[in-house]
Amino acid sequence: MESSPNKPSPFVIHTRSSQCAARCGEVQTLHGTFQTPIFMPVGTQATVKAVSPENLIELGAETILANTYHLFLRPGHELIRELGGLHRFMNWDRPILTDSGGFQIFSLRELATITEEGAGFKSHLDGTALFLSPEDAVAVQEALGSDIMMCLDTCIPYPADKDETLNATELTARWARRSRRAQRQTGQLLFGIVQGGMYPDLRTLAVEQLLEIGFDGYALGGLSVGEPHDLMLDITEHTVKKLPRDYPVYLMGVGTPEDLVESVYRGIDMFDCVMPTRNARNGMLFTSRGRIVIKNSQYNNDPRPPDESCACYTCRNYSRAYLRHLYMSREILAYQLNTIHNLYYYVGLMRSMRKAIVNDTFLQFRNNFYAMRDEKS
RNA sequence: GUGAGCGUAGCUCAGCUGGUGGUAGCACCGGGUUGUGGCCUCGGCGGUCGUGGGUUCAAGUCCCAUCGCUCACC
Repeated sequence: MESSPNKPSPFVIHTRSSQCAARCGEVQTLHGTFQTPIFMPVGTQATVKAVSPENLIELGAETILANTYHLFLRPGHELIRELGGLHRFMNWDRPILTDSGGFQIFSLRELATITEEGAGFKSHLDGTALFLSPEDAVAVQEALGSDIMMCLDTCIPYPADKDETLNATELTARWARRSRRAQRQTGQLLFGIVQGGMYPDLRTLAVEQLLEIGFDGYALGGLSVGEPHDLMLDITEHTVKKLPRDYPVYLMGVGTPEDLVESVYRGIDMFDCVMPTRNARNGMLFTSRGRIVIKNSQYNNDPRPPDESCACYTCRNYSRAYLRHLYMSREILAYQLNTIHNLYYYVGLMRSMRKAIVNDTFLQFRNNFYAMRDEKS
């Protein structure tokens, strides 16, 4: 595929794997660069739940997410602008990517109404009627001052018939064009979102429509919405092949450690997912040998750290027995220590993958990744 | 001491005039969780109905005794 028109790519690729579609590079933003492939912790409400910015820096996070819809509702983007922007507000001076609120149209769909103009919501907080157009979403993200803005999109549920998928995909494209037009010259990047559901030809169509507009990067939306796992990987692979090679490609909302490995293998550069943080708060820890559920009684008196080969703050200092005790006691520290560990694992997994790409040993890395798993995990 | 009320799962309790112990909540034990509501969800374990008698074809339910707890009054 040819390059996208209009704007130079913020993406510099250092190394391409000779073994697969994986590549290693960096994305330039207003708040510095980040290395890819990258995992971005989710911090919906201007905080990565349970951890501080200092924790995030120590565990190696380079970029985090925040959410347009949630911050628009509370505390309000104008307030954040007045207080110096999102970075200053939350004391984070590295890159921030803001999701547009498109996913909330999907996840809060019983409260949302989609029209050509945009999305009407009834606030999940107090029921207040509010409206978010593609132009509004850009304006809010400009007020927040995020480094990477996402276009408002419409995420398609699974299963969905082809007509419904086509309609949503084309609406997303029209919204994408309006988003690009609404953008002011702030230096913030704007990514388009490829929809198209589980139909390869519609994914291709979505890519073509976005490339006509031209964005700073391209995201794959509407995946991991209940479809079979293999289908997710197939659609990812198909879509990546249609996208220009010199722009960053972001797989939204994915996924498990296995998903990350398989998606990097297929050429994905950026990820976000609530899984490491949410599951941390629900007592599940990711380790190099698979996942453990720290609330299980078998860890009652287990003196080992969650992952004996992990160098995170949690594993360096605390036993499974203690973490189980904290979790069972509903202590706040449980959420913090579990989240630190899981994010360290995810960030470390990405670091390992970058290293493997640079050394051109990604296939060996991938084989070893699976070989280390315990049976059940 | 007198009067009243209450004893059912680890805890809090449903159980109507006797007819197989509750899909109850919490706790506990497992599973799930993919652009986040610290949530939610799906399974599972769990009871000689305080104890001893009696009435009855049949008692958690009715009667007597007894033990324990609570409240009120002395």
